[in-house]
Amino acid sequence: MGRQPCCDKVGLKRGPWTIEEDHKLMNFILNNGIHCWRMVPKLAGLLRCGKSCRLRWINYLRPDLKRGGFTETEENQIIQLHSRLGNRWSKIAAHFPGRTDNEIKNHWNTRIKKRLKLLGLDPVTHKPLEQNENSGDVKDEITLESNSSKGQEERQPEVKSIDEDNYAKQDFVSTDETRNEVELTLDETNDLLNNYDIWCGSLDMGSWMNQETNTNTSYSSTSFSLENSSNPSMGESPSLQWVESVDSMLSWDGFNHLEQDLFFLENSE
DNA sequence: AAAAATACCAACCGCGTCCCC
DNA sequence: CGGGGACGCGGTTGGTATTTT
Repeated sequence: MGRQPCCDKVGLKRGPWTIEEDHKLMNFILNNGIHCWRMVPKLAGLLRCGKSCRLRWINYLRPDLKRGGFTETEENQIIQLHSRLGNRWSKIAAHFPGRTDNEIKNHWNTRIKKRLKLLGLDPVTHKPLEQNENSGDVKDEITLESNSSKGQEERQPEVKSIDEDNYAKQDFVSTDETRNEVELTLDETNDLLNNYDIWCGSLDMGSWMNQETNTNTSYSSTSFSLENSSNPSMGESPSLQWVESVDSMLSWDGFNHLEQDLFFLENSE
């Protein structure tokens, strides 16, 4: 039996999102929360299917998204997690607050995979490739890769075969340096989480925030700025003009002004 | 300077799972 | 319990940006 399409696609818009659409979706969700994705586009006045709206929100508009390239530490963690979890991108993403599964998946496919291959490791099994497959100029290529890296990869990732049991014990914290960083993040997380909980509660957004990233979600203090983010599909990356309520939320340096915003939102209902 | 190749990433598609009736 | 709707996930595609020739 054939599955019904998630929505009636006749007359629905596809392709890159416009600023106006982003604006509508963002404003709607921030003010109403998400109860049913299927209804979101209708209620928000968008000619998109709910699925598309969900994706856009999760991968681009969510206020807690962390922007910018992956750090070496993050890359190493991805490699380790991938060796344990395989292509379960959402599970992997759950370990990276503010990162999306799509983002991690893209990063894996475009960069990490290549690095592993250059290191003579099979990206799927994380085990050494057959001798004849990498008997060429691996060393040279690695050097080349290092030189052409964008400054964040001064040394190659610490890639080693993962002992499942040991890995489980140490989780993804493999070095003191990493541990410190993670602990720092968790501390930040706890502080911000308190504020964010209030916000989620007031907007009835707890359902989506508490899905798979609930225990690991940190809300980076420098994470969200649509004005700084580049959207290739938009080309010129213009500044966004949000309605006041959204403006105030997007211009946070963190969630410092959250309570005022919440107060506003609550009273505007 | 132009064309070609490569890299990157947002968005789509289809399937599996969950949950409600 | 089974059917069907909605959501979430992972694979893939397509467009744009960047680099190389």
